[in-house]
Amino acid sequence: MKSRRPRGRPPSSHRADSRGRILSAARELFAKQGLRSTTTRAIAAKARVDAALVHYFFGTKAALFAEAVEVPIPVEELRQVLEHTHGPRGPVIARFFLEHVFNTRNRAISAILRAAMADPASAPLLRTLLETRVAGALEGLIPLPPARLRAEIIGAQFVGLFVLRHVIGVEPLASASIDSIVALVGPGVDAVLGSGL
Amino acid sequence: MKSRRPRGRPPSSHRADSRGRILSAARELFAKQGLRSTTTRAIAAKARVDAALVHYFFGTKAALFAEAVEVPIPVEELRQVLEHTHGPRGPVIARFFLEHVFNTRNRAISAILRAAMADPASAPLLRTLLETRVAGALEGLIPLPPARLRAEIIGAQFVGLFVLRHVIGVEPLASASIDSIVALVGPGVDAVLGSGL
DNA sequence: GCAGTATATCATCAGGCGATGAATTAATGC
DNA sequence: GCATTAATTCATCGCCTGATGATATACTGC
Repeated sequence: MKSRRPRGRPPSSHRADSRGRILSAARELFAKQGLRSTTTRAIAAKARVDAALVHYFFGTKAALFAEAVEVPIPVEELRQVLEHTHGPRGPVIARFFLEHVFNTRNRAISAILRAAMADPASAPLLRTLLETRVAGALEGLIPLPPARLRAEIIGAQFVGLFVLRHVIGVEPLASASIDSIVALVGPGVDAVLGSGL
Repeated sequence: MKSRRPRGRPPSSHRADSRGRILSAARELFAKQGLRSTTTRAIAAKARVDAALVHYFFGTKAALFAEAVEVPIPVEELRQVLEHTHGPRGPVIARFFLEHVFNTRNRAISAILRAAMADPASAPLLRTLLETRVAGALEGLIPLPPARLRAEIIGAQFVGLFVLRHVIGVEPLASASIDSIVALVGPGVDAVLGSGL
């Protein structure tokens, strides 16, 4: 059952892209189980690759993790959408974060979150992400002081929603549609924003 | 430097309470690092006890964890306080959860949260806690449907605040006073509650 | 066509892990 | 006072972990 491949470099007709497959497998496992609980051997197995190859390409497990978690946050889109928004901005902000940042498919967020929880050493990664990208993007939209605190409280709302929905799977929240969540949390966001509208 | 203690059972004049010290050390380390990253040897070292004693008292690491995390949520207090409340309930609810449930000293919450994030097997523990205790307590206070969903969104807000404040340490949120957070998040809670007041 | 480099498997190492069993000493019951 | 039980240290086991070095094969440049 072990269908071993021959020893040396395989002929290029195979087009293995082992590096990419390792990275992809690492993203998925880091997102599911966090940094500590994910072994390099498990990553290699999922990528159908020899365990030594992981270290050959990435050196250490920590370096692989660092490369696996890249969080793209399209803050420019949010700014543009909000320019054309009349009326309450809470629902628009909520929909943006639920759809584009804290969604199920965002494995990097999940991986960073899990790693930061289990391993204090990787907490700064998430802290920086939240402070500079998430709260930074929101802060500019808030006229009423304390803007930064308001931004972080709203960010906390989305982090909490992500944890309950995609990490823990609290029902019925996990199965609820984005529309229904936006409808309920939108006014809450507006209230924390504090502005008249 | 290793000041070894003699081999057998120590005279009772010492009153060591090793079992209690192990449990206390386990709570602290589980809360700081989660289940997987905390070793039984580290627990034993913190409790200044031989490593084998951990298994002597608790059998397995999992059993020790189960006994270490007991989350008391005084939901009755909340109900009583709210009976004497006139005006917006959001700030009252916010203060209650920030002070009595999701506070720094609540090591059990931290431990369960960290474990649930890093180890999918222990997620049900947190899910049950949130579904039955937190959301259950809030649901009864919400007249407007969907009550359960509103309750869980509010619960997510507090979980998120706990994560950002006490796990990741996002500033200035982590250093902010409970009063200032209550003032900002209270109206948001009211908005998600949905009632007129 | 040969030297050098890139990609791959395999064997293995040292360290840490949870857990167990034996030995030892103190307290307790009868 | 003797047998049993409780509490403790010590030595160790088997397993898994991240990581390394040796080896083998294929591509690339000159």
